[in-house]
Amino acid sequence: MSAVFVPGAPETPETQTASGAPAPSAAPSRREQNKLDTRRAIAESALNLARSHGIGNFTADQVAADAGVSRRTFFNYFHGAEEALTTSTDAFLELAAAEFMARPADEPLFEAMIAALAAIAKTENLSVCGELFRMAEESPELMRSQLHAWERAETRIRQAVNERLGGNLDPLYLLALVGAVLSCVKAAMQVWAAAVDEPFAASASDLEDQIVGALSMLRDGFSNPS
Amino acid sequence: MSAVFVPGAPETPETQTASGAPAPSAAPSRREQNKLDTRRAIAESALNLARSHGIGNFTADQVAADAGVSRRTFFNYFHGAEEALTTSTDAFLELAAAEFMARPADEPLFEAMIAALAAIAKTENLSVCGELFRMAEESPELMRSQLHAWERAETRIRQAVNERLGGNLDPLYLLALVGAVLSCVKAAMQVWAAAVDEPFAASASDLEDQIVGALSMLRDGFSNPS
DNA sequence: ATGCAAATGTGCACTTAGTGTAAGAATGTG
DNA sequence: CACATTCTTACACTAAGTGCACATTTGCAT
Repeated sequence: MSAVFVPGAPETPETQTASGAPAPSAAPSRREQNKLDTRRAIAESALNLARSHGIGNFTADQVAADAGVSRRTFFNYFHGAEEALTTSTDAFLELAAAEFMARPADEPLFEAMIAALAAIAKTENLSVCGELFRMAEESPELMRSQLHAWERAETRIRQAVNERLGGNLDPLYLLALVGAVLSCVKAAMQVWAAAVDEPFAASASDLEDQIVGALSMLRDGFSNPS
Repeated sequence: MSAVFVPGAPETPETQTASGAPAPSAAPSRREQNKLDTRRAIAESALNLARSHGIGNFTADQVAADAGVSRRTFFNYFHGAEEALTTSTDAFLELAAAEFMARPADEPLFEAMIAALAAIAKTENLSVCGELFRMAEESPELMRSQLHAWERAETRIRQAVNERLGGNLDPLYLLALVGAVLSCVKAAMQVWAAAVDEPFAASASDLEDQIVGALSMLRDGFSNPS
């Protein structure tokens, strides 16, 4: 249960593959596949250890050993133990950005955002994201990693929105808008994650409701505390 | 120039003084004063080293040495090198929360927030905050610390808003509102910090304009890309 | 298949981070 | 001045993270 979802390869620790990656897309060659497998194995081991030993009560060595990989290899994939726990969150947010960029270009901005962000509530590994969200409350390190993941997603989405709206928007508008929208999504996830402890699918639609609700508040300028 | 601003003592690394601090307020006894001095000295040394050696190109040992303090003492005050750089940001955000809580209780929420957040644009060490804001773009570690500082401030402000509005608000509304507002302030700071490189006071009013601008957008539900 | 080039995994050594502990220096109090 | 408390320091230790050289695996052309 609760397999870890591993995105493309969001951030190899800036060593290696800096120059000639053959064709990252549509080329799951043996090498690429092995890398993804290793990455997933490490991420899963990290999550398992976080569950069993408690967040912050395990070492990078343990994760590496559990994943059947050398300590050095672990650090070739992740900067630290907490970062290995953000792969699910990264995939989640990556999907949000992708969904948004896939919306028709003539759709009103807010419609597109609501549609895209509501869609991600149907992600598989959602329960894992919620679990990590809750874990972060108790671990400053994990909290930092999560916040950073959201920040990176914000940058990506900001670029997408900017391209969508012609290219030369007021920077303040762009920053404030995307930041506010993601804050609403974050708030929705927090409310949803706090109310759920069983990892069943029935609660997935709840998250969508929360997201739509929060974005509606934003659209109304928070005029009604309801 | 650009003295580092040190707040009360936001987070001693959870050792010591867990039980009986005599009277933290209005009692700058010799001990309290010495602690604040040490804290300030360390923070200033960290900032100086960040400026001279570049962000991330200095060690905790260097900071301790520069501050005339043992390595162990450094870690008694801060968890790491980056955290020593967040004291200014912490003070800045702390002031924001304080200003907000000082607003009259019958003032409309948005008015109070705009007034409070605009007021902090007049802070002394503002230029330092902008400097750190820019530094964070190049240093993932500093970025994490900054984000975490904002997150802590968000929690504090959320509590203040909750108390102000009766106590039993819709959690989603509370989370989304405060998150969105702070995102706007962050956006304003980013725009302001990016446009300023000289640490002169003339740009302070610019920040206030940016903040008011962003919060106005928020109040209008971002209906106008202007 | 064979051989070669590139990419990946691993062991080793090293610097730095961060923490527990006990002893010493400074401060508040009577 | 004596005493309790709090802060600082030195020491030792575990773990984080990284550079480097070498072994292994994979891709590809012959």
